Amino acid sequence: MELRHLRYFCVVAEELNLTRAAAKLHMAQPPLSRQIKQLESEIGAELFERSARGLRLTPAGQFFHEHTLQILEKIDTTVAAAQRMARSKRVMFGIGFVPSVFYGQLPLLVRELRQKDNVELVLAELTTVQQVKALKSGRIDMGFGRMRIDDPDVEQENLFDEPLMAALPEGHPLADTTPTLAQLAEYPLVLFPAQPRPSLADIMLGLFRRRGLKVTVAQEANELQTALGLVASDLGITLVPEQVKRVRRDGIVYVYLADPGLTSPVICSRRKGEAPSPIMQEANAILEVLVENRRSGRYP
Amino acid sequence: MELRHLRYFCVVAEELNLTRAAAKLHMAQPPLSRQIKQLESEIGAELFERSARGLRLTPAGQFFHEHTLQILEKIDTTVAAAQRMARSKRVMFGIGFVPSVFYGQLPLLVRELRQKDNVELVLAELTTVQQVKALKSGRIDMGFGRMRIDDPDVEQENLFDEPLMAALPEGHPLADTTPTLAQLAEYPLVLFPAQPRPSLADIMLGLFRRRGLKVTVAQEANELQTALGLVASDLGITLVPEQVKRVRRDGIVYVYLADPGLTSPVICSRRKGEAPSPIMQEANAILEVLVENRRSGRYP
DNA sequence: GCTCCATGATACCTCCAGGGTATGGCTCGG
DNA sequence: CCGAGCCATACCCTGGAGGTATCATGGAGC
Repeated sequence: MELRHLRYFCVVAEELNLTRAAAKLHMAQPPLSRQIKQLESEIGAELFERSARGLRLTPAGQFFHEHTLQILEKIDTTVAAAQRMARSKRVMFGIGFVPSVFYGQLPLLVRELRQKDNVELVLAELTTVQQVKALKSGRIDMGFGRMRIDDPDVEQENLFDEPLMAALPEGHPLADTTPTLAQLAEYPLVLFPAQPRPSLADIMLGLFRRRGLKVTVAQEANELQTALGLVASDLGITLVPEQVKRVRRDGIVYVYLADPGLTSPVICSRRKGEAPSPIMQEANAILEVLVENRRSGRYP
Repeated sequence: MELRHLRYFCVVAEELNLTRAAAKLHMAQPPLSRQIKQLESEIGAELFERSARGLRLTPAGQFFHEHTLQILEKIDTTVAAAQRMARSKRVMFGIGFVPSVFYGQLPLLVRELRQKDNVELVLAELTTVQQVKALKSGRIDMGFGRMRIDDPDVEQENLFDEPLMAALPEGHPLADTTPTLAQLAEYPLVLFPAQPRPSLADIMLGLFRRRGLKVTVAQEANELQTALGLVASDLGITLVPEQVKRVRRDGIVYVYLADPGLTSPVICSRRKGEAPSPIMQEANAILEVLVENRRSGRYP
């Protein structure tokens, strides 16, 4: 498959007429017809329903059209941004993050950095393990995760420890209490993220295990939203970092835990032994303020 | 430019060595070299710095690499999803929305619909005007906006009226009050979205004008986040729909207005005279519950 | 029910561009 | 100073993208 196919497909999907589409593309109708067929056979799905009176998009074709537009759009903006960067000596700054830190201060850091007009920000959702690799390859310059990983080329800084909270379905017996882990262990658990491991899920399991508590895992989920959905549906309870409580969802209540020291750290990773670039220095300065605010409780 | 270029570029950017990259791509080195040069000349930017000892990514190249990965990834997932749809007779349901409704119940609707396994959801941020066009072309099936637009093929339903609030910088004289529009008119205004018009900005201006109040527009912004940033920086104040107060930002306070009837509607658009598909029926049912919840105040 | 026309599909040809081979030129390490 | 690696250039070859001519089909109009 080539971009040609996508470009042709978009025009045909708009015109729903091969002859007209071909004219618009400044080419003859037969080769266009062939390219479309080729696209369909490569994808392995019918995108159009043919009739003697023109074409109609199948549901798959409709879907493909929508996303093809987005893809072509993204290519255009990417090329344009790369050109800008080459001309203006702007520089890229890549940030990797695990989803669970994106409910806290990270958006503030991103927002601040975006304001700088000499930096092109790139965000990538990556697991902590992937972050290490991405740091080394230069794909990102800073990573935010929740796990410590030993690597000689990467240094990790513990920004702060965030309390864990329990997410319970509304009306749960423990909903208005400050339960202990032991109390929570009585109820089935929704574990997340189940994929890819190791992850916060293992930290959660470790907390129970270290206290000699046996838990029953009712359900696994890959995304926070799914996990919360399962909790709201009363399939189980789960533990989440405090920042997640910003995600208000009908049918969910968050409660603090009685056990002291039940925390999940937020860890910033950088390449070791590298002189900080100007942008890195700016990022560090912003980060310092955010962490300070957080410690002094200015952000809930 | 063709996908081939992007695929090659990605491998080269990872290997940083044309010979090895060529081997990985099962091709000879010279044609690869040529394709990369061709890509660079088409983009009009150097992506690599050549040396006798291999290649290095320029900042633009780094940026391009990151986004190229995303593009290729998106193409893969799009193709896979289209295949799934063709096999399983899933159906597409497209939703268009203006940014300001995305802070309210819309995410709940999206979340519910995503759970259905016979529907492939497509979201598109579109202005109300674009939504009408997208509805007609079948790109989306339902649109959420804040403006009434007369079109014979589209029917609009007023879901509810949402109070407007003022967003003020922290410490503003009116911060702890319930001000009137007349009081607010004394201060410079941050207008948004400035592009594309017509938009909420015109509704805001209309509210002042209809009361015979003259406002000074200190600054225009295109995005909510920018607007709030400007407000936080004390460049002016602005009006926002109530749902926006979910966006907590340091340095911003939201206050209700004293004037009654200062509201911004949330309007749902659909194609007129079309028998609702099963998915549309499900969406309508969910919507009804959400609107009911909203009216009875169960969602803040 | 027949014809006509619009539209997509098929057959076959042409030619350009993508890929191959051979080789040159540069830089760094020993 | 020489050899090893690496990328660039020159030149050739072939597959496939695009063109032309034509066929097949089914709905509109009489």
